[in-house]
Amino acid sequence: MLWERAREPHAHRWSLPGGELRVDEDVETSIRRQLTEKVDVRQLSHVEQLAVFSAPDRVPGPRVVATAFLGLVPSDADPARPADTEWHCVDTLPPMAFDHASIVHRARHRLASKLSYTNLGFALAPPEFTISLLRDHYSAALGYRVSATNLQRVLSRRLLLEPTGGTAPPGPSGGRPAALFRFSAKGIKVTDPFAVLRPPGSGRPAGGSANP
Amino acid sequence: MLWERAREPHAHRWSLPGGELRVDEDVETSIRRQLTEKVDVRQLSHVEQLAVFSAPDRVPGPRVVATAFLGLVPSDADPARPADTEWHCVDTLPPMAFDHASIVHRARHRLASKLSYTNLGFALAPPEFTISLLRDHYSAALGYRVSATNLQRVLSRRLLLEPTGGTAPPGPSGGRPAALFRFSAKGIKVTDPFAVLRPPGSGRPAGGSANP
DNA sequence: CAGGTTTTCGCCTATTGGTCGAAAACGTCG
DNA sequence: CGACGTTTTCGACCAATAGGCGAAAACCTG
Repeated sequence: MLWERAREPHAHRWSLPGGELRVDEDVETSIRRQLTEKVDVRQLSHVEQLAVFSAPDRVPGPRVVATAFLGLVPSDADPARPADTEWHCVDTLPPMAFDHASIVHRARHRLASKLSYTNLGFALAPPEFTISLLRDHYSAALGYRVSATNLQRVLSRRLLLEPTGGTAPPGPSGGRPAALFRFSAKGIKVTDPFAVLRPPGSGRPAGGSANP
Repeated sequence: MLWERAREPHAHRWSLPGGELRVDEDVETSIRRQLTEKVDVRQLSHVEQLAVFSAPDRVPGPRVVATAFLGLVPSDADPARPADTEWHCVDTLPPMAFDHASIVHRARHRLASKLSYTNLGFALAPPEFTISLLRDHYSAALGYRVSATNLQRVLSRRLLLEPTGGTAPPGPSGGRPAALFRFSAKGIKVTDPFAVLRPPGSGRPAGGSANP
């Protein structure tokens, strides 16, 4: 979600929503306040620090240090946004102010990296969703097609994806109605990558017996 | 590596090396300068932003925002450190100043998370090393025993670990001399987690034919 | 009800990671 | 100098995961 600047510098270019940190708030409180006040985004399903951008010449005039965040909202959320804000596709960004384009690309990279190793995918979907919707989200974020078959298997093994029982109405051109799912509460919340080199004993019970 | 504070507040407690950001440098330049000037650490094998710590009461007096970094040095590096600095084990920290203990724990968590999914392990070892040394590093960072057999297989498949041909002298109690390895240049530098949901075509050529 | 569309499920294969045991290559001690 | 303990290395086996079809299921339109 971008915000069209009215004033110089970089008037009419698009920027990320943000603002100054107050002395009595930490950075996360601040970014939530900025989003609420300026672009009316309230139901953030995920918020994490992205990086600090601090090049001395990143903005004209006195140096400004920015702490960038990656924030996700469910895809069905449609906040009542002010006139000068708009949703944009990450692949087709308009002319951006300052170093904001590189911030966006960094955020996209981070999202893609984490998507398949964490259950960050949760944050992109509404409470109930179809596998196809989820596949579309993953495809968009990762930049390549993802097979629905695989996605369902991987997720149901890892995070305990559970069916709600209901079905979504089929599209205008027909097709089998898709089953609705929700993320199981039993699926542990994981925002850091799993370990592949597991602790001993966490593997299979083993077997292995060469014939003598 | 910790630094014993001489002055109040929190005199005689241990703190992370650091200092103030100058107006003409970015945060990474700054942290490298601080480490060089204050504790003489120069050969950082890996540096990455960890997080911003910004709670209004994290230090007494006016609020100070800190950008914390995770920095790694090879295990054979032994910088000529000043008298008031010392290496400490992450599991047995002395009384720490401010919120520095939580910063250390966050860093350790980050390191452990990334270790098995990236080739960050590179940064912990000297240019030539044995599998046992690597296993010890992994065990220390992860907090549980890691099998040398597994580690070698996983790494040689993923990152192309290559033998140098030489061997290290055995320990005081004998034992087979360990082969020396280096990290192959062909192993891509990876600091972000790999994708598990791979793009189509990157899997097996497929096969699969049910008999009719 | 035939044809098109989308979803879902089952089967197969390749690769990965864990465990174990044996062999190799040292040192030391009697 | 050979038996023994030690450490490393290698090979075999098993379990689980991930990818790739293809067929069946369930819906729409005409």
